[in-house]
Order: sequence, then structure tokens, then C-alpha cells
Amino acid sequence: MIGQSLFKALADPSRREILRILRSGSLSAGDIAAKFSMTRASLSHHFNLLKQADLVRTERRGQHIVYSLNTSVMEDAAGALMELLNPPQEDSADDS
Amino acid sequence: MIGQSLFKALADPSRREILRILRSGSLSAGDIAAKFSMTRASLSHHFNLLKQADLVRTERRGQHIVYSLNTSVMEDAAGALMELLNPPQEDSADDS
DNA sequence: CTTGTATTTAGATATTTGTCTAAATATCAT
DNA sequence: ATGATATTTAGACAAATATCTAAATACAAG
Repeated sequence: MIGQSLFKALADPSRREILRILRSGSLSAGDIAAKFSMTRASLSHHFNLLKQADLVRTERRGQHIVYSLNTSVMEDAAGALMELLNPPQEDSADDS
Repeated sequence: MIGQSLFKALADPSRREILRILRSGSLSAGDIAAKFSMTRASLSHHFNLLKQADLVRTERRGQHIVYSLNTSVMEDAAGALMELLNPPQEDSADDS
């Protein structure tokens, strides 16, 4: 279900950057953090919002937690935008 | 250029509702306001953000100001999301 | 020019958000 | 169990945001 959390998650530049980074493949929280200047705590906050939107999934591997892109939800998101584009459903009576 | 203002504009439910309404055709600020419970001043604030993101355009008609959807920018937005999906393309993506 | 209608701008305020530091939790290696 | 590393949670705070009321601007019609 495409919801508010999806659009909220996409609204922040840092979170979009995380998504971009994850396109290249799954990465641990630490590896992602190495590419940012903010604290790991702040990053963790962003991870939470991305998870809430179901844009990323996590898997624990030893002491690391690996983040990966949930591509199907990304597709849904693009689809949701496309839907905003389409002309409204007209009530087609099919009368001819 | 797809920018932060675009994602910010899409982050608010009222603004997405405005976009949805405008799919059916251009409407004056007042006509749009009639479909919301918030004040016209608040709506005007949302109009500003949508204009800033270039998602809507305006035309004055007498005492009315008519808003219409800028479909090409909507297409760009959907494209930007799609791009987040694509395999890691060459490293020269500026921030969006 | 004055009055009425449509819309925006200005200023105020409560809520949300992004960030930080410090503390907590989880796992691994001795 | 102890200590080290990885990550998250809790609490605080400044900045951004959505909303409101009141005032300003723009146009049309007498």
C-alpha cells in the first residue's frame, strides 16, 4: 500500500542518497555511514524511516546489519507517481 | 532539473490531493479551496510550494487565478524515481 | 473612486523533523 | 564473563513546516 510514509521517506536528500548508494548492492550500516558526515545515530534515524516505508530491508550478519533496497516498493513508488499523472478514471458506459 | 523542491512538494498529502484534483482539468484557487476544509491562506501556501517545484502553472483570468498541472514535470518526477531503480549508472549524479 | 470578490502576504504558533550526545543493546573474540 | 565493535534508542534542541487570523493586493463593476 502506497502511503504517506513512502513520500515522507523520499522527501529527505540524505535518505535518497542512501537509496542511491544501495542500488550498487547491499551494505552494512557502518559502510553506509562511512559515506556520510553525520553521526551513525542520525543515520539510524533515517534507516528507520526507510524501513517504515518498506523501501529497505535488513538482515543481521554477525555484528553487522546489512541494508538492501526493496526494489518492488521502489517500483510501486514510481507507479504511484505515474498514477498522479494519468487522467482520472472516467465512468465509461461503453454505449456504442 | 529534478530537485529537492519537487520531493518536498510531493511529501504533503494536501498537495498531492491538489495535484490529483488538477488531473481533471484546470481550476481557480477558489474552486480548489472549495474542496478542502483548510483556509484559503493555507491553500495559497501549498500553491506556492507546488509552483516552486514547477508542478503547477498559473494564469490570471479576470479576478480568478487558474491553476493547472505541469504534466512534463510530473513525468520528470516519475522518471527520477525510476532512475533510483536502475543499475548503478556512471558516477556523476548530482543531488536531487 | 468606492465597493465587493478573489487571492496572496505577513506574522504568530504548535507540531514535526533532522541532528547531536550519551546510554543501551547485540554480537564477536578472548 | 570481559572487553571491543556495531548499531540502535532515548532525550534534547534548533530549524522547518502547516496552519490560522488579519491585513494587503488585484481586478471588476457600479
